[in-house]
Amino acid sequence: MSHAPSSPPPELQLEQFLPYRLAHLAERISQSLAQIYAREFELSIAEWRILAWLHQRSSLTASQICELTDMDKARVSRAVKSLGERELLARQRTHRDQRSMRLSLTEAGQALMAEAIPLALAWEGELVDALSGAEYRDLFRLLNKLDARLDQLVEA
Amino acid sequence: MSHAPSSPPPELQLEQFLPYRLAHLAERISQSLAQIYAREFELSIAEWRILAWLHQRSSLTASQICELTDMDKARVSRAVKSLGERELLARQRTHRDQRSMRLSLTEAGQALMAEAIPLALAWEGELVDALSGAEYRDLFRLLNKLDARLDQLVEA
DNA sequence: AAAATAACGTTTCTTTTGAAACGATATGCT
DNA sequence: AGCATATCGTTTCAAAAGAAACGTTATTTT
Repeated sequence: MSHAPSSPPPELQLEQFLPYRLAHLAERISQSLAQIYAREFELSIAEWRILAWLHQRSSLTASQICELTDMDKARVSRAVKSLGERELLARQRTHRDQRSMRLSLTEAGQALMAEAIPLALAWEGELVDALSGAEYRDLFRLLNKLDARLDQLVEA
Repeated sequence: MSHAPSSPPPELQLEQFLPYRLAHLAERISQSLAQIYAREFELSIAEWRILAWLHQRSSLTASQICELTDMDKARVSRAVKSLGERELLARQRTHRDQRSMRLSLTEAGQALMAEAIPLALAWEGELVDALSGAEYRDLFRLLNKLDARLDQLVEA
């Protein structure tokens, strides 16, 4: 705990501090979209993410969803339970491993996503209207780079 | 609720769905950084944000912090209380308005931030090492555009 | 000036979250 | 085979978060 004040106090501007800016923007976007999911379909963000991944991959276990979404297993378990009760997804014990559950969308789940996805994409469209096509691609490229860098930092 | 299935089912790929990508990346970054704050300084994210804004603006009320950070007033109130108990910030009733509190860093709060900020900036530096200077500026430009667009959408 | 309304920040109450304990199944070791 | 260890998903328990009610002070209306 050296308190040598020799070096000048460093400057921090939150507006230009990337972690803060990203967190803030992502939070605003999530909130806006969450409202739509909640109002139109009575889905939480966790539920929406699970349905979206199942729509894309057609069959996943709970632990795979945990990895894909970075949500912890309790949260996933609860969301899956709720979706199961609404019969939007089906669970079936795996043959090879009786511990895990194979999750997949039911007809109703498919139908709901067929309605929900266009809304989500339309909303995203309105948002990214702010960007040109090139900017949009750039943005993803930059996000990918940061993601990759984060992988490095975490494993290091 | 037209269920005319004339148009083909729209495609959604979460990896290329901006709200999801942003939320996911921001969450990973927040978590990494939160660990540092917690381990080194026993600060929550809410507490860190408040200290950082006070470092920058030197004096703010709780409701101003709510606006700046998009945190609700209960969360801010609790974080402020905790920081006050640790004597990292001081509260003083405003003269013009006896309801609000003028918050500012104490000496100890300044000292803590003098230690914390370099760590935060160093961590950010490691992260954005993934980007060139131009890419870094581009990223902020794009984030700014999205923020502005979001303002439009919200007020509309 | 009095009464009604609104704003600031705290507290209470309810819901959501994450960590750890758990039952059940699988795997690895001797 | 038998025992230890690890993994899957659920549940329990404790901490964190948000919504609404509150006390207090300002502002607006009549």
